[in-house]
Amino acid sequence: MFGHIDYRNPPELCPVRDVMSVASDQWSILILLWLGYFQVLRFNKLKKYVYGISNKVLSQRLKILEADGYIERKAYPEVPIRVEYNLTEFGQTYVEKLLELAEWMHDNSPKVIANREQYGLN
Amino acid sequence: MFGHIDYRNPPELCPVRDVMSVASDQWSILILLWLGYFQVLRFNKLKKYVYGISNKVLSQRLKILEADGYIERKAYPEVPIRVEYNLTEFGQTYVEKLLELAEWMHDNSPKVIANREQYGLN
DNA sequence: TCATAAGGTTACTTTTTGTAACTTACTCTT
DNA sequence: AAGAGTAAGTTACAAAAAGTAACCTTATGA
Repeated sequence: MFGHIDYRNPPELCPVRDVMSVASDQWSILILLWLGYFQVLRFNKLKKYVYGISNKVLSQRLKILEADGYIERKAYPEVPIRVEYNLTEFGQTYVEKLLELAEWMHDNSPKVIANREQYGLN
Repeated sequence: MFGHIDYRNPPELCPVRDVMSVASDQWSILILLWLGYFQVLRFNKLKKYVYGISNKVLSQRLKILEADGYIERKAYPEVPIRVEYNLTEFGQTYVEKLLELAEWMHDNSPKVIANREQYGLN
């Protein structure tokens, strides 16, 4: 692992860092987690669950996540158009990892918040 | 988990999202992983391993990570000053999670890169 | 004829990052 | 005695990313 992340390589030459910077992006994580929970979601539903994201960033992240192979986009030529997003099989395996992370966050965020407040007192 | 991340709460009212946005930040992850690997690192060594990070962002991230309780900062009043950073016990538990994530990235980044290239062809 | 709907895009503003020079305080070299 | 070097940052300014809100398309139903 650490042999592989050669610290002397500029970031753009380290594929692990490159891939990680997309997959560990705050909005991407939330998008993937909600897709993991619902299986299929349309653009506006996603926007609703990934609370606070803008159209612009949602649309941009969905494109990257599709390009990287985590999700699939299906457009139905109805009117108004219907577009559905879902995880790929590959995306599923990643979401399993993310769920562990999210669970850790869920269990430990009170502690972090407490730390943060105590630190503020100094 | 998903009941807890109430999608109707503005981001600043969801502690899990708040904590996660610090802990899953690209630079923070790299800092924590290298501290996990070396136990103790000084500012300039960290800067060397977390290749590409600027003084400004490194210093800012270290402060947040310290405030959140992941790392500890020890300053020795020598000349020139010596400052050492290390994980707290709490930070260690998080780094274990991060290592799993990093391992997944290491194993799967070739696939993502391949996906990305294929997508470019369409 | 006009409002509505889904899934975006666009122009513009604000926030976050990156860059590179500067600071501090003491020691070592010349 | 003047000047250089050192670690750990800080600061001012420029560039990139994100947020905001209005707009687009195409057809259907009122």
